[in-house]
Amino acid sequence: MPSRIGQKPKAYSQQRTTIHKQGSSIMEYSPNEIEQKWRQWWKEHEVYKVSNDSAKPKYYVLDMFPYPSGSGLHVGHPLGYIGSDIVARYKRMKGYNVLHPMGYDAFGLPAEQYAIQTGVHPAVSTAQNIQRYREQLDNIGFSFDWSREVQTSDPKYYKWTQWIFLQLFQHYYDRSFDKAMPIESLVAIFEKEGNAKVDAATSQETVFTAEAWKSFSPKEKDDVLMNYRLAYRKVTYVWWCEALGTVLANDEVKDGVSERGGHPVERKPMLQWSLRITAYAERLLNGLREVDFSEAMKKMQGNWIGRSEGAQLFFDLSLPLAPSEVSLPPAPSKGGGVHVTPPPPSEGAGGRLEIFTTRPDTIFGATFMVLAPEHDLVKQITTDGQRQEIEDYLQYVNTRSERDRMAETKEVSGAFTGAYAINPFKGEKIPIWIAEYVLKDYGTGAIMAVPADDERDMRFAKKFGLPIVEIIDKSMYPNATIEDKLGKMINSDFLNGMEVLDAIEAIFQKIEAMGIGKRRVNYKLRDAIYSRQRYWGEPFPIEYDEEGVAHAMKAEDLPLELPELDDFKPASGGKAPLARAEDWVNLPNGWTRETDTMPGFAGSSWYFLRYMDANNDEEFASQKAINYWQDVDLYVGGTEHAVGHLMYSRFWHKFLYDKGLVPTSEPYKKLLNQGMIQGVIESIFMLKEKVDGNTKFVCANTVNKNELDKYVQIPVLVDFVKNYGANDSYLDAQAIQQFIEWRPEFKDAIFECGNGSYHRGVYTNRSEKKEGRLITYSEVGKMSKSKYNVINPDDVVGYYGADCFRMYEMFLGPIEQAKPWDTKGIDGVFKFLRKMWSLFFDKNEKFHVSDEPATKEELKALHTCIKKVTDDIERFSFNTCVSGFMICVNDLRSLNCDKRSVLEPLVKLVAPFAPHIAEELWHRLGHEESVCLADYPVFEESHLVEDVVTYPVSINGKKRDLIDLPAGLSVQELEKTALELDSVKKWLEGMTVRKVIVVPGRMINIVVG
RNA sequence: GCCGAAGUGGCGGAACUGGUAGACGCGCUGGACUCAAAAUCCAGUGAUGGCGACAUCGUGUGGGUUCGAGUCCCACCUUCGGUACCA
Repeated sequence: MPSRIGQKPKAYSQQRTTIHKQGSSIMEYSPNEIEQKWRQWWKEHEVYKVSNDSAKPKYYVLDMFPYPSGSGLHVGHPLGYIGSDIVARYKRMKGYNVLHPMGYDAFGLPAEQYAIQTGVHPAVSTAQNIQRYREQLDNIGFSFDWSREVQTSDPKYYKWTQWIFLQLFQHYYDRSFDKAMPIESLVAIFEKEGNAKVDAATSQETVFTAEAWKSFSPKEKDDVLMNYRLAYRKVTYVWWCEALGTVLANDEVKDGVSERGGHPVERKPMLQWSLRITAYAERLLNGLREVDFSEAMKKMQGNWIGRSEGAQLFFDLSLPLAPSEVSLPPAPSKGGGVHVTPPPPSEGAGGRLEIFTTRPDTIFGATFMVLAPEHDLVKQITTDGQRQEIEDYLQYVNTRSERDRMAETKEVSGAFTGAYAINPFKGEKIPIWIAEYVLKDYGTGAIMAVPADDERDMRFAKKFGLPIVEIIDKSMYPNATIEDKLGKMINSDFLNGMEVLDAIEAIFQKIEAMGIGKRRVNYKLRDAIYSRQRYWGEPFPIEYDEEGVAHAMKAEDLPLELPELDDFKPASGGKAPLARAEDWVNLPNGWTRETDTMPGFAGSSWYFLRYMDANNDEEFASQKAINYWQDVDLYVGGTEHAVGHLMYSRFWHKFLYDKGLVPTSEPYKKLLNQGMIQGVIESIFMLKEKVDGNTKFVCANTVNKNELDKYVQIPVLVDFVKNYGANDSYLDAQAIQQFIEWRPEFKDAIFECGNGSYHRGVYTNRSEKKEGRLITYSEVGKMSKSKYNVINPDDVVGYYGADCFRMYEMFLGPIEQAKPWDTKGIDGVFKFLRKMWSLFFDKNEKFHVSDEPATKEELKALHTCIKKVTDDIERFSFNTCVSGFMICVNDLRSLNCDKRSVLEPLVKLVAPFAPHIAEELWHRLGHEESVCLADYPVFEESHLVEDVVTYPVSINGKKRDLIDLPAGLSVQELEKTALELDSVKKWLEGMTVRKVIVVPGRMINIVVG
């Protein structure tokens, strides 16, 4: 018996014999023979085909569709799919019309990287991968309606992704209606009265009149409208790798260098498309109250949206800057906010700086300002004397990821601009610094720093010797932390003596009276960057005229298909690959197409709607279909999508709801998060610094933990690694050769193996040992294409059968819980299936069931199981269902049960979990129709009534005895019986009974003292 | 760093509402069957002490609430997921 399936796939075929050779006898359970047959039968009979026309109530069970990676489906994917398939099958048997579709999130980076490496067109590799996924999925016996399959990379599908994008482009968010409105109606308002009264989600800073609007050039008008559109263009930062000549994803950057090749990378500004998801921040937050997601999930999304109330405040910049040196306006407000026209700077001031703070009450303690290094004002306000220092700092920040910038706590960093702002209440000049801990896209990208009341500001002030002014006396709250809103104001002029909360209110009134700011709600949520400088994504249906004004393509001209390319590398100057397709980019009228493509989340933001009417060429889905299916009743997928996909698709859905195209404001009623099945991640250590011009790898056991920053960890395909998962896992000569073939960029690298080293296939040893081993580093983590540690379910299914695989994945533990993959224990599930199977055969190995009435014990076993399994499916506790089945089968075996009236319901009960064996037994029981369409067994309480209850008797909460008592005794009788027990009496000697606690049907506890 | 989750026998886990900790399965030990093995079946299996009845300890660590805590509260430790261009 293999106990390590997934570790040595090649060994299975030899091990496979034991179980299946025995399948020759009639009674032996032989999954390979049964399963193929029924999968074929289900397909021929279109058992899983779903109609949009049914009198039955609807139920929509959806899985998060997979990205078809080159490494194939791994054992982690099916965990959720099996769970949802069980629910789909269960609901079908309970009388629902169940929509249970599957498809592919088929655009993405890996296919493109593969294309760059091999020249294979992404469409070709994606099609192959999809075919492989399909075979793997089919192998597990899912009840998907494949006639509704979607592929996001199919022009028939992405036609509608483009169409929805154009809708976003052609709408703005009107806060007075609290919904998306057509951009034409905004233009009409501008023509009539300018933008002063428009309350919209916008990045527009300036106010203009109708006359001014009319006088704008088309380009100027376009620029203004861009500040309102839900899909708009703005400058955002990307990872740029000069050596590779391309933009990199966060995933491709590791430890400040490119994962491929270890080249330096930096942040680079680029004009890109964004989606104004911030317009929906409040509704996305409120919508969480309506949906049945886990509290953790709702919390995560809520925190991601990050609503905070505070003040938008303007600080005057101090001279000596000549006013002309500073051009206004300053940093744009965030899209989520109502635009506020900045007040003119005070007489003699050098311009204004806009900040957001949740603690305006602490303004008397503001001793310096901090701008995000990317803040527009930085270049303008930096004095000549400080310019070099600022430049140096900007260069450093350019190499830092946002995560690093936020996570850095050990050491704060920053640089002084030389400029000053004026504290509007104290009138004193305070220095303006830049620091990486302030992010450009959060708030206004600028803060007033109050070291006395903020941990990070405090560290900053201490490091750079900036003044600290105490403003809150917390002495009466000894347990309060520095950032709690507790204490009395001091050193704060008119706020002195007030409690913090009162001071906040008082300062708001003052700020508004002085006209230097406003109350504002700020969201941490940022607009979603929607451009990718890639080939393998949806092309933007956007054309630019000679002026650079963006024009939407006509809906009837969609889809705009990806042009053929044979080289997928970025075009010169770091332009997206599509720029290579010159005939496609340059239009006859002199206009040009957008060459960026859409991101992965585009296609996945609405696919659940397409399944409702997947083959519709006229609409993204017909209103009839949408109104029938409404929304997703159960959505199953991993928590890793908590804030990405789920947030974006909820946003798109709300937009479509505003347009009246969907009847529900939330797409997913209930969300079930399956835990990740983890794999072992194997990696090797590469020195960041080249040794004599060579890339060098060293053994993991020689790496000093304190020097990790000198290395880059390069993941290795687990198949190459010997002893994988163990402490002494390693690559031998052959494996190093495999590794080099797999990652040719390392073909000239040196592999230092302790006793010798490999270089270009040659091993030089320094000791007696013949073979060098490069020790790899093993850790538990995500099983994913990017970690190269994928285990294929086919191997397990081939050996044990799909039913066993399905039940085993469920039996592993709660579906929500993460667990590393291993196959210890799968034999137990196989034995269970065999035991269940044998219930249907007599000692002559003939199929046999009796029509005799069932005994009380048999019915009790069955109905205990019905209750357990039904209850547990309803609460998605699939692992306990499996043990419920095991208990039932064990009981029925010891009762020698062969009764049809017991075994037939058992077959139906087990059908959602193990459909193949159930179908086989069902047909052997004489049925013609599929067991999938049978009625689910009904639980009858009467079979479970007990006349004896076993009570634990405790003394002071410690169990001392068990007694069997007739059911239905009163509390007094129970108490009396318990006190008279010999086993109890010995504990009462010399003690007084203080109290007796009796919970009828549960327990008895005697308190003595 | 921040946000979220999880820590229970040798292992995966059960205990749903604060009420018998360890269901079910794996593994292990002993036995039956067998020339032998596999498969199957039967019995045992948290730790410690005891011939035994039994006793003590025991759900990551340290406190607390309660007649009673794996479950509730406080503080911490470890691991995993996300952290805005992997999907």
